[in-house]
Amino acid sequence: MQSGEPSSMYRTIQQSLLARIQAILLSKYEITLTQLAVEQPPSIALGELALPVAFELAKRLRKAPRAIATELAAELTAALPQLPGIASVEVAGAGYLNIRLQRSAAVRAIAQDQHADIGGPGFRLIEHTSINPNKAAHIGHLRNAILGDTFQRLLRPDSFKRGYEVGVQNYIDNTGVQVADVVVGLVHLEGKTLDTTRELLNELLETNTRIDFYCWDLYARVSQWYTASSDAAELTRRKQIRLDTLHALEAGDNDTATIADIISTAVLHRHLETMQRLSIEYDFLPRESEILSLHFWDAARALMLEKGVLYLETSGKNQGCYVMRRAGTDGQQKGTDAPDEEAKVIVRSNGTVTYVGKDIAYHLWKFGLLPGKDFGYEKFFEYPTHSCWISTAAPTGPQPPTFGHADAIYNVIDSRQNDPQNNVIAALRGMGYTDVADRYTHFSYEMVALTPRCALDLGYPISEEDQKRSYIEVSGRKGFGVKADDLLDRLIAAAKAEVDTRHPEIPEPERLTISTQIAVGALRYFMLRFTRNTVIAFDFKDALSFEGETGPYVQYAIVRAANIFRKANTTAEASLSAIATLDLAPILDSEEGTSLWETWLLSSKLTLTIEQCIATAEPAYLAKYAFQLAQQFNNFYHRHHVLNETDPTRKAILLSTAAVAQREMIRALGYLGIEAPPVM
RNA sequence: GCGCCCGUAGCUCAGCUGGAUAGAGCAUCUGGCUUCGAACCAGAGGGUCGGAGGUUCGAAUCCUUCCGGGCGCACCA
Repeated sequence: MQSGEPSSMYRTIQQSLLARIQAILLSKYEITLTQLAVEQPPSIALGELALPVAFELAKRLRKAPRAIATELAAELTAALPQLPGIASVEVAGAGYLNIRLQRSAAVRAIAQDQHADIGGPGFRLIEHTSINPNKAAHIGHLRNAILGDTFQRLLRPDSFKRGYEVGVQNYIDNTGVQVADVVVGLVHLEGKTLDTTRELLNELLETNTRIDFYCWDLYARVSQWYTASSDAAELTRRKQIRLDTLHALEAGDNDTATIADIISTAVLHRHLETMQRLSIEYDFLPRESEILSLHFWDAARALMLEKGVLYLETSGKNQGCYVMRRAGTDGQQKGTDAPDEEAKVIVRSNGTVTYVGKDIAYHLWKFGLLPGKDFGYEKFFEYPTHSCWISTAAPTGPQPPTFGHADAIYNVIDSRQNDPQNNVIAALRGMGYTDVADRYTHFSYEMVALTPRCALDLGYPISEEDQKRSYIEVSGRKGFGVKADDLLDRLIAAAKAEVDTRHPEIPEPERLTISTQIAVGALRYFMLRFTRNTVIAFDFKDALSFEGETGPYVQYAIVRAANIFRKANTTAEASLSAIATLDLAPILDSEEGTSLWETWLLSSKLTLTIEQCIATAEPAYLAKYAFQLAQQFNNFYHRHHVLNETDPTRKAILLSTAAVAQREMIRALGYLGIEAPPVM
């Protein structure tokens, strides 16, 4: 491990072991197994690796598993000199082969931070957040953004791993019905013109009122207004206003569109600020207005027609539309002329494009497959370390960034959009871009809903029927939900109350910083602890908790470790290098050493966990890992009093154990987007 | 009707490509701060893994079916 690729000791050992077993199987039984399962024994006392291979062979060899395991164990034991890192092999249970590692050698390697690398070639484009810029971000949007941002951190190059080249974009639908609705509210409910809308923005700015909060209420009012009349003619008139407004936005170059633009841009600014509170940043904001004005669809349509994916329907219910075969259907039956009634309409009979059509064009651009089309780019928002760009219709100046050349994409979009997403993928596949379709990941997740109790606490009227449900879907249209900024404010206030009583000696600004770190830690962890396809039934009691399986639990463990180094007048780094020349075996191989070794072993599994998260697009595994490591550390903390230890070798080992756990907890939290406060 | 997802302890959730006595957190009860800070730790109680078949040496995990719940199936975005 001194030369060449840095590699994980765990994985290296595993590979040489499996190769050896394959050789034994071949020479002894003339058997080749394509896959060898490797597990972990239920307790570390039984070893670090468990092989159920004897069970697999039992039937083929017509022998008891335990007998086979015994033979294999004998062969492996004889080969031990050629198996570096492995201390012993033994048979356990009904026929498991349990492997013990050489603890001191492994600990030394881990202390030196030898670990597997993660990364590879290719540009990966992640899209997340994508909130309609017509209202405040709510907890559902938070789940999306936190999932996407965490995944982006797992992929991106950093000091720990080579990583992948990554771009993060946030798609802005600034010309859709939702934005049109708030424009209707401003113009038809509030009587605003372009000029008085500008005045309103200034007024909100001066009174420190969040524009997205203002729109939240207005949007709910408009949505009601559309249906709140007993006069049928009036309702029709209101629907027509809505349609006309939408068309004005799509056409552009008119006062209505300008109102929409300044409002949606102001709300977008607010969204970026809200997300920045949670350490979430973007590289690029592609907007639908540019997809329209730069005519991405025209190029996409030509391509789709050429590839035969898009065709004019000449009969049936979709007559006069350009349609596409829907994902998961066979299309029209062979030998019949019957039209495919299941087909997805891409171009309406009036010549306008549907949402899926625009999305296909957009995704062809993402993969660099839309000939002659690209956005213009200009800087929109500045982060401490980089700029966030936004799309423009005008050509870009010198040195424009390029985003539309992805080798793989991840779309963080909730599971309700499964069908549309599959249609886009089907279009790509139908056009012959099968390799591209395979690298299109719909990073699907379930929604965040409210528990009935939470909804009642917030003062929403809840029907008897809804109160019996386990959760109630949030609705921007009804103004029903928990705003992201409100939740964060409440979390910070709760954390601040704790920090204030625990650390009155710390200056106020610093206390606020720490409280914010704790609040963000609690919130991000809360959104990440559930696996993606679990509906989160949101409740303030759970979300505001700082105890148990939470972000602050992990942060607290890190603070405890830091206190040890401070009082011992040393550092984590020094503690880790201090054990290099010590004889660790007597302590590590003892019974007492087992619990220490367990901490080291778990600490060494960060890369394994990250790889698993990337492969399955599931950040929840890392959240679980961080918690388990913190639990392990807290257990260690109580069993071993580091500062009181009088034996110097033993003390050095204890210090380094705290150090390795702290190192990996900080890293794990970092990937979750959670900072480690100095004290708390 | 079709498609996707879910059903595991009182509650909220894990359980990786099938594997050793099914695990956490919260809640409840019992202990533990003159010791590196108790936002912590130790212990206890609590589960026919929705039901029924099947595959397998072995199933919470794979297959079939049924029951119960959620979300999608527009010339809306």
